[in-house]
Amino acid sequence: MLGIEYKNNSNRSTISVNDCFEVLTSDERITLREGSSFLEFEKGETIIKQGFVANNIMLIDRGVVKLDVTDDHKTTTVKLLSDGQFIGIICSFAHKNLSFSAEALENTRVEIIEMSTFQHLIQSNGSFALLLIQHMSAMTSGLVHWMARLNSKHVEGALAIMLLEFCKIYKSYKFELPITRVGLAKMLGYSKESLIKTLSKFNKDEILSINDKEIEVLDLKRLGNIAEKG
Amino acid sequence: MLGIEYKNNSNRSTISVNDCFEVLTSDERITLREGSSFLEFEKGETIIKQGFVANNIMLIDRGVVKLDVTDDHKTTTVKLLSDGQFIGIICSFAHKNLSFSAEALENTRVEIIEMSTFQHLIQSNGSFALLLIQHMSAMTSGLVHWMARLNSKHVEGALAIMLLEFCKIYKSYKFELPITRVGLAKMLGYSKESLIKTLSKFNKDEILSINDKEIEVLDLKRLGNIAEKG
DNA sequence: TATAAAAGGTGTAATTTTACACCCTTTTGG
DNA sequence: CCAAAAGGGTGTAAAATTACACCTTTTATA
Repeated sequence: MLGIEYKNNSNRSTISVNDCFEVLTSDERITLREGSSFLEFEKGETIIKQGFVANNIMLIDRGVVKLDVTDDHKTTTVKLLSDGQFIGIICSFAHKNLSFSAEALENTRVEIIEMSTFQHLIQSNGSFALLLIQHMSAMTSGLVHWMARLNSKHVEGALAIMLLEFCKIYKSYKFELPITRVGLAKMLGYSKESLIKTLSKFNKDEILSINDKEIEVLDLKRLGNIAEKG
Repeated sequence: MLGIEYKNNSNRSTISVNDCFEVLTSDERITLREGSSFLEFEKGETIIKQGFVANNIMLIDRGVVKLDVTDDHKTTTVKLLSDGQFIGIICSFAHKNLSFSAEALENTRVEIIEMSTFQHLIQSNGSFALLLIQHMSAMTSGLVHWMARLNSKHVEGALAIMLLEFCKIYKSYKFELPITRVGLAKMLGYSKESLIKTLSKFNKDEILSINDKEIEVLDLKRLGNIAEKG
């Protein structure tokens, strides 16, 4: 794994989605399989839009997804999600209508599970329910810390955090930016000019090596420092 | 109720903590009562600190609580909580150690429920588990929208949102600020100078009437407008 | 009660960020 | 294939916010 440290959201003993499914009986697994299907989304495609009826639980089989919320006509990116993560499960149970939007940043395969199937499993399998609650709890905790951390930074810090997140998602210090600079600026809540200038600065300072969308982290230590203190 | 509209986080059909407890059998209610106790906290007192062992679930019986998270040595206020709300239940199940801090903004009575008792109820009562998940889901959704909304505003907008939240908590357009201006500035993530100047501006513009900590909202319409657009 | 510490407050300089005005290049659609 | 739109980029002015310097009042506490 990469040498990036995640200080506050200690991942030791965090319950994964697979941990939850492992306690299901073979009958329950069959029910789950029968109540679910797969859907492919292309890079850039909208997976769900805030306001739609919440009929399903969605699980990322493979891909990268951007989770957004819109309030007062402004859209905020809340988190990036990847393989093995629920798309906004945290909020899916809350209302009849979804309170978030999701967009594929890479070609993404999503497992769609009927809400009623899922709810039935929660009611009938206590261990599954408890593990799911622990998983949701960990995800919410991570989400809140992520948002708090990102929002307490200036452009440089926020960009550094996001770049390190991309490294984590792509499991490499070299990756292709899955969005435009304008999109990245919007994700971070800064103007495109600020974002572009900061990216150029990182390039000039030899923290990054940038070729169009191709980004390589050259100085992890300095980038990590900016993420923490900037 | 107050005439404040909450656009995006529609509260219709949100499951409350009491809704969850209502499905417990009389035996389970006895277990719950035996596994819980009450504690009083004075205004300004720390209820829990990030990093402590998560042994309990805490429920606000009466009072006002400020929920904080600390990342990279910076503390962010995440939400204000009031009567009938869990103190960070969302995160309590996640790790062995708590990932948030809580401070009483008013004299507060907290019901402390043993984690093991709670977990046992989740495992044995499926309806309770499902309702709890729906409750947590709604709380998380609210939290995320609250944070996104607050963070996408300038001082004026953020202050307006917080003042309206106080109106909601105290169920009145006239209330006493439960914290100092320095504390309010920290809560909103702005400097004390910015906060004080904005508060003075609202007073001068006759949106508020301010006497020390005593605040009255004079022009709800304008304040609501600033909360939305500022 | 004396004294320090904390809170409340104001004006001004410095910093951060956005907005604007451009310009060039690439992509997209009729 | 051409025009328009979108993306990428830069310099400079304008706006938002902080930081600093300073002052007064209130609150703790030795």
